[in-house]
Amino acid sequence: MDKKVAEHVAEVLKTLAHPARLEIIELLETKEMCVGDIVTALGVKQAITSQQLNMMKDKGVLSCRRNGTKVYYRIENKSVIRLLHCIYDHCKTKKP
Amino acid sequence: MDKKVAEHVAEVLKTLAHPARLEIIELLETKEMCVGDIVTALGVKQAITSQQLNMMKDKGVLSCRRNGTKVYYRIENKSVIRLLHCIYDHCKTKKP
DNA sequence: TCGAATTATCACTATATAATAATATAACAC
DNA sequence: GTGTTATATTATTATATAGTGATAATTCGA
Repeated sequence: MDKKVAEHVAEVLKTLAHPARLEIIELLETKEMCVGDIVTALGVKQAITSQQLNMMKDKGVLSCRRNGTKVYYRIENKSVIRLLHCIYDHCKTKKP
Repeated sequence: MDKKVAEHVAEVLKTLAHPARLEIIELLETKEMCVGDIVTALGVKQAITSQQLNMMKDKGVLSCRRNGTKVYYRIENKSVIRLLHCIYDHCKTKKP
C-alpha cells in the first residue's frame, strides 16, 4: 500500500468514524429521509445533523434532492453499506 | 444500532483512520517487526512511529514483546486484518 | 559502571474536528 | 409581498489529534 492509497483509505475511515454519521448511514440504508426526520430519529441537534450530512455529501457518501422545503438525503456510494457490515462483523467477533 | 455500539464502532474506525497506522498494520500482517525496522519501512520519524504503536497497543490492536534493546510489535486483534481487507475492497470498488 | 543502541516519553505548537447558539437562506402557501 | 416551515451557514469556543525536538529510560556488552 503506497502513501497515496493509505491517505485515501484513512480519509474514508475518518468520514465514517463518528457515532452520528454511522447512525445516519444506517438510517438511510434502505430509504431516503429528510433532514427533520433524521434529526428526530437521532436525537441530535439540527445544526450538527446538517453539518454531518453536508460533510458526507462532500465526501461522496451521500447525495440529496430538495422537495419543497424539505431536503431528502440518500446513500450515494452504496458500497459503504457493505463496508459498514464488515465493520459491524468485526466489532462482534473482536473479543475471541 | 444504539448509541453505545455506534460510539464503539467509531472508536475502532478512528484507531485505523491514519495513513501511518494503516501502513503499520499492513507491515505486521504476516510477521512481527521491531520499532526500528518499522521506522525504516515507513520513512516516518521514530517518535511518531512509537506514539502510533503505543496508541494501537492501548486500543488492543497491537501487542509487543521486548527482546534485548528491541521491542517487537505484532497484531493482537487479528480480525482487523479481515476488516482492512474489506476496506481495501471498498476503496477499489467505490467508483462504479 | 560506562557507553552504545533502541525505544519511550515529555513539553510544546499546530492543526483538525466537534459542538453551540444565533442567524441566514430557500421554498411555499396565503 | 408576508409568514411559516425546513434546512444551511456562520462565528465562536472547546476539545482532540498530529507533529516536533529534545530528553529519558531500558537493555546489554565491553
